[in-house]
Amino acid sequence: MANMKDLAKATGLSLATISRVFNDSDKVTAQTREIVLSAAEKLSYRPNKMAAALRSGRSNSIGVIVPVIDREVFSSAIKSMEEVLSASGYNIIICQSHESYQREQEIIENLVQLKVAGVIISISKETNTTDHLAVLEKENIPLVFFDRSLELGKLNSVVINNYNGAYQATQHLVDQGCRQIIHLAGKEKVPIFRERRRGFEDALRRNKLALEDGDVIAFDESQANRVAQLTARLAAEPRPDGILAHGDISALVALRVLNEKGIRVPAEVAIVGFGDSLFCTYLEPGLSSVSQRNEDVGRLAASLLLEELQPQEADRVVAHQVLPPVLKIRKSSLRRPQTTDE
Amino acid sequence: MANMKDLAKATGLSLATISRVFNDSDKVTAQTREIVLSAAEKLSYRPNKMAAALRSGRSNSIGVIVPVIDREVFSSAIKSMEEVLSASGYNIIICQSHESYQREQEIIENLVQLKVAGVIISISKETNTTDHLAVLEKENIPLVFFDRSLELGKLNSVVINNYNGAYQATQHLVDQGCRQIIHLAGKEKVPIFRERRRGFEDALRRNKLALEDGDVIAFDESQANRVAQLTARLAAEPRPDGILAHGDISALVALRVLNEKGIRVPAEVAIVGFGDSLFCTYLEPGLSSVSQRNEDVGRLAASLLLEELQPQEADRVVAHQVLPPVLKIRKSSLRRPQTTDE
DNA sequence: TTGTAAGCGTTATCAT
DNA sequence: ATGATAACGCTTACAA
Repeated sequence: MANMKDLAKATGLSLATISRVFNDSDKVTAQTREIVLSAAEKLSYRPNKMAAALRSGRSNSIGVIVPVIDREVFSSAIKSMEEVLSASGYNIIICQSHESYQREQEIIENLVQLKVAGVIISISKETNTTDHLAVLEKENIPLVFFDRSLELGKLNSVVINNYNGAYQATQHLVDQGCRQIIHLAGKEKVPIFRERRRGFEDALRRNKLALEDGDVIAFDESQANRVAQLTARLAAEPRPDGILAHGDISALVALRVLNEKGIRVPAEVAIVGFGDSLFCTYLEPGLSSVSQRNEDVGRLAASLLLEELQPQEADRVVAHQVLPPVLKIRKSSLRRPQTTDE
Repeated sequence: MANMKDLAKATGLSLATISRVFNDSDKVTAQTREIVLSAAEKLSYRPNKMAAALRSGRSNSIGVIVPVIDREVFSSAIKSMEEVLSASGYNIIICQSHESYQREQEIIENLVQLKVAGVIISISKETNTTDHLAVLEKENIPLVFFDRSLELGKLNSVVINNYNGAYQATQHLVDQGCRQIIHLAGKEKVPIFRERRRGFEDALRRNKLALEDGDVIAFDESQANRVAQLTARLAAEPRPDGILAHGDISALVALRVLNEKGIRVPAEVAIVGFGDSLFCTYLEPGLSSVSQRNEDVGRLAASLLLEELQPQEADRVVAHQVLPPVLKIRKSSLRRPQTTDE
């Protein structure tokens, strides 16, 4: 395949001029430009970006690390990242950590060797240190966290306010007349699930509502156990009239249980999920849910990285973006006329 | 950052030897190996894969092109591709065509310039020619289609048998006692949706069941229109007792309509979706669905590409894999005791 | 505006 | 088993 040398030979011009045509195209006569371009056409020349990257020291690849790609929160965020980054000439390399710290470490090592221009990461559930990320700083590769982050000041990140999301949803249930609200919690180990639980509990407290043992149903790896716990709590007094689930699937499971028991939604029990999954709107009743704004988060994370990639004129301030989630109200939690809605 | 030259200087060995340690490690003494490795450790040396790729002419990147990443069919397939390919030392570059032929063309041009080792693609709905793919062949970059393919013999591809999937599902409905089955069709323009419709119609024919006008509800961009059509058909004689949807979301919409009309599922109307989305299992009743085996497809496509990447000993035969889908039977279509299940 | 030439960090071909 | 050296295709001072 033709290269710049071939073009130089074919046009009688020098290598440098050829290069300039494809880069600083202003420093070249319109005429010679034409000559070079037509020769390029004829020889079906294509620039070799690998060579360019090696020589110039900057590649146009950006590494994106997620636990796994086939979850809506990640694939939606990646979708908008790809849109933003490809518009700026970058391409993204996708890697899955499978929730393993060690794998995450290997991936980062690999991305460094590939000389990526930057990295965007949602850390694994196992990850609670930045040791494996140090190499990025040493190599001057900018880094942005999204979705899940670490509680450290000097990191760029884009996350949603999980506390606030759960708080909003709980307040909404209270506003709808619920007085006995229970929470289907997520894994205690995962910070964002702890935040959601805190938001739930604080909202109850602020509304002077009681929170008894058993009102927070702890996460249990066994689905059967969770269903049993929920079933038991639904039968106990005081009867729950509202449910905040830590995720939409969790809410779906609850809906199934309610359906089986013949408990009407939202009349007897109102329910709100978390994540605003695609299917929420297609259910009957439609499932109210807290939107994590996945696409917004992805777009913002990508934009933040693009800024870091700019030749730094001044010393940049670390951005710690915390987006407020948006509660999407649907039938599953709607008992009274409501003005707010999507 | 340290490079091989630095290691050479530090150890007193030659560049060539250093390189050998990291590649043909057998042609080197265990002793010198040790020396080099410890020096590498001390200087925190990391091979520059870009340079290696440039020199050797082969990169370890593989381009994956999908219409959009945030749909389960694509994200699940990509998930397993990433697993297979990263295990063989490849990394994947994700690109979204947004269902545009032109964008697809630009992406391919870009991937060629990046010197990817291979490409895996699910073509856009607009794409009905391989013109834009010709360059890959010219550059000797192997290509594998998945999910959606073109009807050409000389292409590697992994797809599921959509005809068979719809046929199976329809037969299942018949076996469950349904005699008036209707089909919620997908866009006429999309080949896989036409196939599903064909499978549906053939199954009815083979079972000597009538197919009247209005039994296939055509796809309509407007959701409201589709709901109206379905509602009308549900009210008309002869009353439908079975529904095959072209997709799970479509089935979910139908479930909602049935629910609103107070029509019991599966007692009065049995229903089967297509895609086996994550949420199918959490619904009440659980939604029966034809699994597209996304992960299998992804895994196979990746394996096929890996084979193409092998130094071709003999002339390879083009593989045109067509996987039979798997019907996942759940409550939504179960009226009789059944032996088969997951 | 154009040309000359060095060099990015490897791999690969010769020798030794 | 190890070393010297050219080459991959491009960018970029510097010179003209």
